Amino acid sequence: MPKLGMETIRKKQLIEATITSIHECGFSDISLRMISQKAGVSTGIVHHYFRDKNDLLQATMRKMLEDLRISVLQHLKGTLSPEERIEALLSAYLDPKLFEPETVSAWLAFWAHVPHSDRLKRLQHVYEKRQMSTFRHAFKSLLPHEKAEKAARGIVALIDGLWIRTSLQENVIDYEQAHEIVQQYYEMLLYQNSKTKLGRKNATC
Amino acid sequence: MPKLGMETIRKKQLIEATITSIHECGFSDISLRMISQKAGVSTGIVHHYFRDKNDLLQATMRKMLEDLRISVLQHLKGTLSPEERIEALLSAYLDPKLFEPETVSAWLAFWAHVPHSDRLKRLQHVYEKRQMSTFRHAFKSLLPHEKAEKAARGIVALIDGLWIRTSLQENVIDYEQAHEIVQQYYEMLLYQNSKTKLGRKNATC
Amino acid sequence: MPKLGMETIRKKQLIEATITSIHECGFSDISLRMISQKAGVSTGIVHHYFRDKNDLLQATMRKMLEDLRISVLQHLKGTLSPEERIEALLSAYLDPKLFEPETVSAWLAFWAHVPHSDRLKRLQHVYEKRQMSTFRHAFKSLLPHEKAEKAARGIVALIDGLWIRTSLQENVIDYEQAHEIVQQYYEMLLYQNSKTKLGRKNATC
Amino acid sequence: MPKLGMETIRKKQLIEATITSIHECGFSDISLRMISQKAGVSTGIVHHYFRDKNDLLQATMRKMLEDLRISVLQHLKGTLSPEERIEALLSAYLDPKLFEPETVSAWLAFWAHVPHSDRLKRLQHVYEKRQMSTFRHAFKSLLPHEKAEKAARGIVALIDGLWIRTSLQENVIDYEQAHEIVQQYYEMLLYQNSKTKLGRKNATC
DNA sequence: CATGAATGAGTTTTCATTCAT
DNA sequence: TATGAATGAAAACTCATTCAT
Repeated sequence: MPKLGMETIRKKQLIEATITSIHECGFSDISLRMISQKAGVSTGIVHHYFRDKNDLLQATMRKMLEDLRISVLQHLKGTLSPEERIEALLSAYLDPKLFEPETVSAWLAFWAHVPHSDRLKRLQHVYEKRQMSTFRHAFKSLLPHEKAEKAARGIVALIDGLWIRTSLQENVIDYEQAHEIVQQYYEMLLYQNSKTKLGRKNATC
Repeated sequence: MPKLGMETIRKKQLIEATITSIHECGFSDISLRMISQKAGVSTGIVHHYFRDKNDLLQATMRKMLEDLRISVLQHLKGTLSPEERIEALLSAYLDPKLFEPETVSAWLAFWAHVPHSDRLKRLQHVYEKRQMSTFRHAFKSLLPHEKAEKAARGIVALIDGLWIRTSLQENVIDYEQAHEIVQQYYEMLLYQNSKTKLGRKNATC
Repeated sequence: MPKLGMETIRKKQLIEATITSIHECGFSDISLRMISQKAGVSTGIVHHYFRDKNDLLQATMRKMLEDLRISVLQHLKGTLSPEERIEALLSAYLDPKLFEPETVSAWLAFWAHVPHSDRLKRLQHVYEKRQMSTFRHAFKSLLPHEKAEKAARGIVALIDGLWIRTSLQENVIDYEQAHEIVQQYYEMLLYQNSKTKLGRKNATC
Repeated sequence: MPKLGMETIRKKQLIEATITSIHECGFSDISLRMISQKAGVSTGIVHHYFRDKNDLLQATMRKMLEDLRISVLQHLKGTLSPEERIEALLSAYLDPKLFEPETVSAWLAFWAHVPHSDRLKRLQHVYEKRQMSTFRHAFKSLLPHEKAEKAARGIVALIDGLWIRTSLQENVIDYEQAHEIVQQYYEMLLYQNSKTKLGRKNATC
C-alpha cells in the first residue's frame, strides 16, 4: 500500500507554492515547473493531484477565500450586538495577516483573473455575496435600509482599496493607518445617522 | 491638424488592441499574435514600433495613465476654491468612461502586474504620488494636516475599491451609487471636522 | 473446473480491457492508466503480470489469434471431404462474432501495428501461414495446384477486405451479405474449374 | 515581403514526411519532432501551417485519398463502355505505385484510425461512397441490379484485402498475382451472369 | 498481491523574436 | 514600412515505469 493521506499534504504544499510563486513572479509568469520546484516535488506530480494548471489556480483561490471565511467566522464568534459584529468584521478584514504583501499580491492577481474564468467568477461571486450580506445585515440594525446597503458597499470597497495600495506601494503601507481610516468611516456612518435621526425627532416636535 | 505619421497611427492601434485584448483574455493570456490580429496588422510590425512585448505593455499603461491625467486636468480647469477642486477631482475619477468594464479590466490587470515590473512600478508610483498630492493639497485647506492625509488616502482607496467591484461583478455596478458613496464620504469628512471644531468651541465657553 | 489463480484472472481482465480500449480509443491513444481503470485494477498491477506495455499488447494479439485458431478448429471438427472443410473454414472466418466492431477494430489496429513490431510480425506470420495452408490444402483437392494457391490467396484477401469495411462503415455491414459474397466467390472458383475441365473434355472429344 | 508560396511547399513537405514517418514507425509512434526533422524544418513550423497534429494527419489522409481519386480519374479518361471502365478502375486500384509498402502502410494506419476520428470517418465515407458508386454504376450495365451491388462490394473488398496482405507479408507480395486474382474474380462475375442468363433463356423455352 | 504516489523523459503546443523579402 | 516565414526555447501535459508500503 502506498503512503496514505499524501493527497491532502501535497495539495496544500502545491497551493502554498502557488501563492508564493504568484507573489514572486506575478500571475502571468508562473510556470508549473517553478511551482513544483518550490514545493520540492516533480512536475508530474501536479497533474497527479490537479486536473491541469487552471485547476490548481482555482484550488488556490478557493483556499484563500476559505481561509478568509474561516478567519471571519472566528472573529464573529461570540458577538451579539450589531456593533460588536461590525467591529469583529472590521478586525477580520483588517487583520495584519491579510495585509502581508504576499497575500495581497495573490488576491490582486486573482481579482485581475476573475473576469476571464467562469469558475473563478462563480467562486468570487459566492464569497462576495456572503461578505456583503454579513455587512448589510449588521448595518440594517443600525441604519435605515437604503443607508445600510450603501454603507456596506462603501466599507467593503474601502477595505479593498486599502488592500490594493498595500500591493502597489513600495514602502509597505501602515496597516494601522488603514485600520484608522476604516474605523473613522464606520463611525462617521453611524454618527451621521444619529444626527439625522435627532434632527428628525426635533422636526417632529 | 498635422497629418499623423505612420508611427503615431500604428502605436495607437497597437495600444488600443492591447487594452481590448487584456479585457478579453486577461493579462496572462494575451499574445502578440492576438494583439496584432486585433490591430489588423502583421505580427512582425510590433517590433518595428516597440522594442519588445514589455515595451508595448508599458506604453499601454503609460497611455492609460496619461489619459487619466489629462482627464483630471480638464476637470480641474477653472477651479479656484478647494471645495471646487475636490468636487472636480471626484468627477474626474468617477467619470463613467473610467467605469467601463474594458478600462477597469485593463487597470486591474496592470495593478496586478505592477509589483513584478520595475518600469510599471515607477510609472504607477509617479501617478499615485501626483494623485495623492492633488487630493492632499486640496484637503489641507479644509482639514487639519493629519486629517487631510488620512482623508486623501481614504478617498483614493474608496475610489479604487469601487472600481474593482465593477470588474468583479457580473451585473455592472451602479456607477451612480458609487458616486453617491464617495460623495457621502467626502461630505462626512468635512462635516465631522466642522462639528469637532464647533464642539471644541462650545467646550471652551 | 480448477480454481483459477489470480494470474489467470488478472491477465484475462487486462487483455479484455485492452481490446475494449483499442476499440474505443484506437491503438495510438490507449494508456495503461485507461486499461487498468477499465479492468478495475490499479496502474501498478499491469507490471505484475506483464513485463511492460508491449508485452501486454503482444499477449492481447496472441489471445485474439488463439481464439480465432480455436474457433476454426471447432468448425473443422468432424469434417472429412475438402468441400466440407472449406465450408467449415468459411463459417469460421465469417462467424458473426468475428464481425463485431469491437473485434474488427482490434484486428485492424494490430494489422496496422504489425509492420513495426518484430514480435507481432512473427505472430501474424505464423497465423497467416497456418490459415493459408489450411485453405490451400483444401483447395488442392478441388483445383489444380496453381489455381489452388490463387484461390486461397483470393479468398483470404476477400475475407479480410470484408472485415475492414465493417470497421470503416458507419452503418454496420450486412454480414449476411459478406457471407454471400464469399460463398459466391467460392462457388465460382469451383464452377469455373469444372467448366474448364468440362470444356477441355469436350475439346478432346 | 516574405517568400511567397511557401505554404504549398511546406504543407507538401510535411505531409510527405508524415507518410514516410508512419511507414517507418507506425501511426502510434510518430512525433511531430520526427516529422519535422524528416521534413528538414523546425518543430514550430508544423503549427504554422497546421492547427495541430490531428490537422496534419487529416491533411495527410486527404492527400492520399485525393491522389487516389485523381489517379482513378486519369485511368477512366476516355473510357466509354462499361467493360472499359471496369478494366480502367482495376488498373487504377491495382497500380503498382499503390502497392508500394510505404503507401500501403500509411493506408492501413489510417484505416485503423478512422473509427476514432469523426473527420477521418467523414473523409473516408465520402471517398468510399464515390468508389462504390463508380463500380456499381459500371456493373449495372453488365449485371442485374442486385448482382451489381454485390459485385461492387466484392471487388473493392478483394482489392483492400490484397492491399493488406502487402503490408503484412515479409516478402513483398507479387502484385502481378494480385492483379490476376482480381481479374479472374471480375471475369467470373461476368461469366457467371451470362451463364445464368443463358440458363434462364433455356428455362423459358 | 495490490496500491497509487512519484518520477522524469518525452510529447504537443505556444510564443516572442528574428529576418529575408 | 510591412509581411509572414521560420526558429528555438519554454510551456503544459502525458505516460510508462518504479517503488515504498
